[in-house]
Amino acid sequence: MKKDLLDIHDRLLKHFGRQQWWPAETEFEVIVGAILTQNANWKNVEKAIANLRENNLLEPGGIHSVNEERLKGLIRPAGYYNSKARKLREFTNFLFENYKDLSEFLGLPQDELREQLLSIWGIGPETADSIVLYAAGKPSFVVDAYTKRIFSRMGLVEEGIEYDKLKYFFENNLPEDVGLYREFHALIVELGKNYCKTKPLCGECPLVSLCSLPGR
DNA sequence: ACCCAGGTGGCCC
DNA sequence: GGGCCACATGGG
Repeated sequence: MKKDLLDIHDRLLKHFGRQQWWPAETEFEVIVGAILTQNANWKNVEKAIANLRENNLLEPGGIHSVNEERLKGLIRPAGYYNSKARKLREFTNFLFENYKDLSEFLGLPQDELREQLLSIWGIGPETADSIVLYAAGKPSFVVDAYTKRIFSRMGLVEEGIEYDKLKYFFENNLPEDVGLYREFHALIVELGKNYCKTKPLCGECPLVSLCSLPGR
């Protein structure tokens, strides 16, 4: 199985090339992006992040002190702006109530960091793992809707598998490597966007020969 | 006019 | 524990 997952990773890498995720300049920008991209198109998130950058708000203190209505207006293109404004604020509130700064927080041991993140309102397992992997640089595999769809369609895991189970399926069958986890997740998203959609485009998919989609 | 996008929390049974 | 639902914008 270890070989199977690495083989899948290698095929995707060959087909799509290096993705170099996460697309952000700072750790805090990763966190903001991870929250804003919840069930949203990344293009829209980029607009919201550009708005925050132009207003010098891409730092914890900025989000913490900016007027709420102004924040909502700036992140509006990312959708769900009412709840996402609250989520951003819940994060910075938590940060400043419990830690000196972002580096101290991200420096926590991996399991403790993940647990702390999950205790914050608005941060679920995928957002937490994205932050642990791409902001803190610790080996926590990120699972998203594409991952679930692709690997259940391939017949490697049961349909409707729980988040943590799928996460540990990857972590137990891959070498523990931050670079590998980062690239693999990004490649899975790329595959999902291009081929493994609700209506699959199997003919062109780089994984067709491995897939057990019904009718194939 | 639909359908979808790098989820999460709330509420019900 | 599982099954719905609201949340909202912009692009195909």
